[in-house]
Amino acid sequence: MQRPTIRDIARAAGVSKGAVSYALNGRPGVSVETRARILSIAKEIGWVPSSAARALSSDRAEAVGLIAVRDPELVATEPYFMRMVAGVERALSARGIALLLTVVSDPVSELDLYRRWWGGRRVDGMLLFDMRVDDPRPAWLRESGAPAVIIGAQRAYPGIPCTRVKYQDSMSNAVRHLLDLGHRRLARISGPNTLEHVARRHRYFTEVTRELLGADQPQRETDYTAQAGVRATRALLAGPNPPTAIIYDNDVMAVASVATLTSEGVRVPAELAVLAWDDSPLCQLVAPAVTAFTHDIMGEAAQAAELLMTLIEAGEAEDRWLEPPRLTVRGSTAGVN
Amino acid sequence: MQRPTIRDIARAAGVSKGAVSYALNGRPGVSVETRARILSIAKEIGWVPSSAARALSSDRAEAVGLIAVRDPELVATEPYFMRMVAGVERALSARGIALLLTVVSDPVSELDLYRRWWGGRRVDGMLLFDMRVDDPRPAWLRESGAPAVIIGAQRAYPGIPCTRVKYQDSMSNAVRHLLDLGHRRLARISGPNTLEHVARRHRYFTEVTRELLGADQPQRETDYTAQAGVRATRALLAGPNPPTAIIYDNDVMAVASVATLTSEGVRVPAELAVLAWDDSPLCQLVAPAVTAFTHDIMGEAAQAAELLMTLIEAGEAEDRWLEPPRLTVRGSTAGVN
DNA sequence: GAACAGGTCTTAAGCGGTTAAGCAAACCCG
DNA sequence: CGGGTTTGCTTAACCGCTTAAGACCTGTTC
Repeated sequence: MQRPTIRDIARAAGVSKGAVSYALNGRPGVSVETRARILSIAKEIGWVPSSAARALSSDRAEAVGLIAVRDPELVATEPYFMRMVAGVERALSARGIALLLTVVSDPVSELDLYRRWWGGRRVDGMLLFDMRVDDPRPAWLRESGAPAVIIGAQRAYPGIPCTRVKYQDSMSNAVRHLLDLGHRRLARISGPNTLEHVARRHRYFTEVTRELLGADQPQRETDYTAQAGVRATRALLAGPNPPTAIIYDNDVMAVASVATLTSEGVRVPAELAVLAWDDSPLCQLVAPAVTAFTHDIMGEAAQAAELLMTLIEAGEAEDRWLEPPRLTVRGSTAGVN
Repeated sequence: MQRPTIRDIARAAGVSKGAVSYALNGRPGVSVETRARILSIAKEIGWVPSSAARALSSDRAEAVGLIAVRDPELVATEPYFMRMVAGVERALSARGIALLLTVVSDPVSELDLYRRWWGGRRVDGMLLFDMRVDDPRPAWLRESGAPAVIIGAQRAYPGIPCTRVKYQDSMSNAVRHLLDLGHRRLARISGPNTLEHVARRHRYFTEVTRELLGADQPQRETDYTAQAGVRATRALLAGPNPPTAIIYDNDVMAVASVATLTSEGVRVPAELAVLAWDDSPLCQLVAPAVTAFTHDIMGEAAQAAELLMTLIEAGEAEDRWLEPPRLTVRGSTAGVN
């Protein structure tokens, strides 16, 4: 039989559709024997609930959405995104919730997609990440009433639960680590400052270096790609007062720079120390391996997904604080003797 | 108004639900003026079709499924998968089709998930990749009647359209390239031989090297991870008659090996030439950059997605042949003089 | 023995669309 | 001008499931 329905089960068991529904959903209203009979018939004929019908009658899509606004090529290279997805998956699949995932190139189609997904009842809620400065999404979410959770938020968003991280101490640790190694001219190569977390790190870097070094250290903005990272590195090294240590905003730029520079004869870390914000296996792919901020991306994403499910079910959820990233020291910032 | 329905539109326009449906779907049966009025009202109140209701009444989910059976950590590092997803996305989003994506760890839950997605009418069809030797999926697909397309198939699967690639010539080119450079002791480090394409490459490598070198060259099987690749490399180099050139089955293992070996003083390509099967930005992250087989993964995945949509709409589709991967020569196999 | 309570099942409406069938008015034509 | 066709709409059933309300039976209670 092709795609059996509860109607088929009802007929086979000699009961009504309603009774079948009660039995299959573990609700009271049917006797133990009838329930057992219905369940065994359902299993036998390979019945699977129609998600469309369920969604329609119970107004639950049993799915959540995740949209990435990034260049597909970057998404492919940067391990961060896929690990996040894997973490989300882990939490969702445990409860049989599906994930709608899309990579779009611009924020306009992003919001449009959220609108279609939510309006079309395709999802019960959304996971957001990479919050931007003046992000239009929180306002839309509040207006539409769509449940959403922000992954790794830098600040509170009223009405939108978040998993929150604070980068202040991490940045301070990174700078101190480099100062301890004797570096006095630092620099930072960042992602787009339109991203909230990038903007925050910019501020923290400024504050910490001012406090500890008494002078502003250069920061260069990029689009997070390997090429841009290498270009920015070259520019910094070619300028006056070249830095002896650079903090990169992601693993891709740091690794690419190490690979390029070492092949050109620049000695890392002797001539240039390198530190990356996101840790991943990439960091250990080059020699010397790159010192990086490690955090459990999968675990954090899974937490956010759980928060979202709580929000959807209970109607409310509390912000959850995450451990700040910890510095994993490797060869790229080894002691210079 | 929260999530308006066609009923709201009908009321506002003073017509029946049916008329609204005809108007919104561009079907005949309503006058030009009425249609315009309905459309403008729909736009004004921000109506979005309920995918659940559509799915239920028209038996179309407007979504397709893609399942990866891989260790999440590997999925995160290997660019291949994300590029494939991005390509699929590109084709699907152009037609407003959603993608259900999941990463599972074992083949059993994979098949189970296909069953739930298809039985639950969550998807209109599925995209398969990484076909295994004795894969249970084709049989299930034929039995269930679920439309599916295989991405990058090595052989024909009766009843299941594929995008097909032939690796024979590519393998031959790779080996000839290495022979031209003077190498006489080759080796191959592969992914799991349970994968159909890995098994094929194994055979081709055997055939080609037998023909051109007159002797079997060693092949080591791994799980595709960086660590396993490095381990296999070490084992080969430590053995008797160590190879002077190694063909790796993916970019991750090749890049990791180059990085590790060069940091240990092994000169690439002078002492060991390295060639990777999948090309990606990773290959250019290390020095020397890794020679690799380039193919347009995104484009091919997009083609497969289009094939699937044709299959779903027309009920049939023809296999499509892909360009075989082309060798992009880089530093890791530069001329040894 | 009538009133009541519980347990078990049926009935039927409803979720938001699609679509076949029906129908009234306007149009066409010899 | 009466018949048939076309146009433009309505009606109502249906997709597969959920669920409130009701029906029926058995057993308990006073």
